[in-house]
Amino acid sequence: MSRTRTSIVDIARAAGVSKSTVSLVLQKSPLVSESTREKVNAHIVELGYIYNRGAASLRQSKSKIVGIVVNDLTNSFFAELAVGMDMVVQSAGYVQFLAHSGESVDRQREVIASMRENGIAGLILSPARGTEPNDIKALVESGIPVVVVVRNLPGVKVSTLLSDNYAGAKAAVRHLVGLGHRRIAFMGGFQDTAVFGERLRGYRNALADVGIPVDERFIIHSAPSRAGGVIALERLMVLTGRPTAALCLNDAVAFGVCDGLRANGLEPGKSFAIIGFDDVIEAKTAVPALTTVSVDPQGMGQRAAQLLLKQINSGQRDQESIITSVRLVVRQSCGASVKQSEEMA
Amino acid sequence: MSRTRTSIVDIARAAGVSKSTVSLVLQKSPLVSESTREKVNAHIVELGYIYNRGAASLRQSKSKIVGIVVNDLTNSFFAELAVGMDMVVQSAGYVQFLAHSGESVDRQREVIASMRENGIAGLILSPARGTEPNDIKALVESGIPVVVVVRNLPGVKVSTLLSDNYAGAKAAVRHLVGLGHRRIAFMGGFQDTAVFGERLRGYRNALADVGIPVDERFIIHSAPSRAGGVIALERLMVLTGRPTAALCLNDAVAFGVCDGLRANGLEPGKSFAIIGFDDVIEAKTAVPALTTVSVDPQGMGQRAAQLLLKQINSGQRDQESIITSVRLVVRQSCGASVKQSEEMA
DNA sequence: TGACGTAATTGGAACGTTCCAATTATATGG
DNA sequence: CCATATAATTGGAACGTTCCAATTACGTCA
Repeated sequence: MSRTRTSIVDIARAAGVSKSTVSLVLQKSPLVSESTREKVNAHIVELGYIYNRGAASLRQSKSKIVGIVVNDLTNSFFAELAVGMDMVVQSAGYVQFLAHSGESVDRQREVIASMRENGIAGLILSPARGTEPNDIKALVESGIPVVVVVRNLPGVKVSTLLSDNYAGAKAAVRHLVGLGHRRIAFMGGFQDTAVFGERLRGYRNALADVGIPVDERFIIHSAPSRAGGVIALERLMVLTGRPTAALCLNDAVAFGVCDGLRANGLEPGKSFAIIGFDDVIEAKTAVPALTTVSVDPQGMGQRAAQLLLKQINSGQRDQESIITSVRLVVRQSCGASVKQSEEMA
Repeated sequence: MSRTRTSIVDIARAAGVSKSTVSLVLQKSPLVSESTREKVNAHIVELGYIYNRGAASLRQSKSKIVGIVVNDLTNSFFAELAVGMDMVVQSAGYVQFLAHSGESVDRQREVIASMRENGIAGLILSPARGTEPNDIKALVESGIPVVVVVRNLPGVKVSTLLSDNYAGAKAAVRHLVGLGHRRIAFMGGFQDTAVFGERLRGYRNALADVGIPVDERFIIHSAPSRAGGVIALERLMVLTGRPTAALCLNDAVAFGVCDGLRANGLEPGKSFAIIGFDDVIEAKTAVPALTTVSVDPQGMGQRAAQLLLKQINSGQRDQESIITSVRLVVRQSCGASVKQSEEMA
């Protein structure tokens, strides 16, 4: 059990001052004289006092805790996103409840409820597939700032931070067209996520722009994972008039497609051009290095956290929607001539 | 801002009972009559009351929060570890502060201090490289249960959960020897982590057992990442009497080595045998599928969390050291004849 | 020395719970 | 109808802070 931890009054007693004074030195108030400040601090270290932030939060009814819930931590895109948030949250003197919903809306509901009971000052949510506005309505109505990232959540008045999926996909397809491809597939993902919709729209419009009709058979659904990519490629292989290139929903799918190509004796980047989306760390070192639309998940995480903290500190609840721009990073998997230069910057 | 959130006394007033009674129904006490329970619950939902766990923690001086700090969330091994912990922690009605130390002991110290102020009931630590016993001594001395995972931390009396690195490495090398290899490298990692030491020891002893002398040039250090694997392979390529096989520190390095081999025109699994360590998700779907020592990170995370919760609930602080067993999963990257069977179980 | 202004310190209430001891309501037996 | 046991309910103190109003200490000026 251990005896009760030493509190502010213990050190007040030891230093011969009042608890109010101790509280003042803890919050570095200029009101307290230099001499007593030193005396108090000495006793603080001597008694091994540790601040009870919970008690403070209770009194001030505001906490230094933010909640982060992420749909899939095992996907390195989201892991990096979380790391980016972690960096700014910690540096701002906050701690984070970080939970993994595993794409389950039920679990997501549970953890949000739990975080609420624990008094979070704000929430960053990368929503699970199938999340409904209702799932966070109570939260936002109670005045707690919420930032939705990566996946859009239409119908709820809340700040969002999304990447420019449409423009990214469009640029990628345009690049493939420029390399001479005409039969281009779109691989991976399911209908029900906003990300999928936006990237697919970019794909369609890019083709439309250059007058290539979309062959619906070339849009191949699969789980948005490496394993899903393998499966998607199997389905692609049996098509007549098989595509010569593909834009993949994300890098994980792209890697899976590469795996699948090799298993079929094809060489990614030579016999088949591939472009991914996200630019996860492995994209650069993989063989062939993956041409991909760079989203900079870590940077996105940072910006999301900054946005949330800004809202927490300012008390303003008006929604803000940020679309972060993306850029195509040409490496080897698309079969373009290898330029090292653009990686230098 | 919003008006102060509704508290237990608000609903007490509304229901015409005392706050004590409300508290009793919240904790599902059998003391309160069925009729009042219903009445109170009705007002709870009506007023949209949400429990203030912070206040409760203050009163009872015990919390439902555990701390988890992980050295590198962007490594999928650790991400999966975290997900495993998340599962059991959430299910037990706890929430977790989950922080990423990024292998920085300073940051690690900071977050542990911060978690302590926030009143965690226990801590699971996957230590950053260079962590010293002192970094957690204060914590354990204050009576808070700590479980150290994955990397050993000698010199501190604390529960640990490690995988059997020695046996795993030994089995892997034995397998390579059985396939006829005699010049076997050990690739990736730095001296200063316990994991490295244990796996290397397994490697050495396996070779010793069959009478193959260790060629120190074949032990190639590098960052324990995919990029590190690429670099390690470059160093290996220039050796005279070049090895024909390698055990890699972990799967990330192994993938990097595969990348490097391809870049050098060699085919992993045919011209060079590779075995990894950890069995991250991608190991199964990669091409060639990675032969690796399966550690089951998610399972480890679960067990670590269970161990911690057991200690929290029982109040016993005696240390417990668990070594989880590992098994060699033979796939294609080692060049053995492909057996599908062992994947079935 | 007394009055006054500023600097430093302090007591006590409050935050939202839990828990104990005490009280009140209800049932049971004679 | 009283005594008594049991079931329900309750008031108030406590947890460790913050914050306000109030107090005390100290120098300065007339």
